[in-house]
Amino acid sequence: MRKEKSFVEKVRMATARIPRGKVATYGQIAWMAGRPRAPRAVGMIMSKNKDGEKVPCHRVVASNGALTGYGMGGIGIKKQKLLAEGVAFKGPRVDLDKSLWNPKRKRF
DNA sequence: AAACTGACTTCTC
DNA sequence: GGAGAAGCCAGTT
Repeated sequence: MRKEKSFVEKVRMATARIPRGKVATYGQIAWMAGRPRAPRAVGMIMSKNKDGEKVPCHRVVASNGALTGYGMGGIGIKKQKLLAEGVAFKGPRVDLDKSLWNPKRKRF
């Protein structure tokens, strides 16, 4: 029986799995981490960001496709990064209809 | 240990 | 579709 990893670690793994050119919502990350009702906790983890550049936290957006947070320069930088990776945008928000990541795994 | 905070989500007007 | 309020979770202090 494997010892369950911390919520933070699961979130980091889930985020690291997001393929380039796609984005995932905080809700999805929380869902994969085993806490479907904890999108806030996910956001908080990102804000503390112990992952640094190891995890593509810029690929995580709000459920409505809006870019939230991002401390290294603001959502503007985040948007530029996503655009550079080929993420489709619909105005100021991400076009989830095209660039939302479809997680193949159900959970960790 | 308790209380507060925050990069969210969902409901209602 | 936009704005406001309530609910929820884990981390930090």
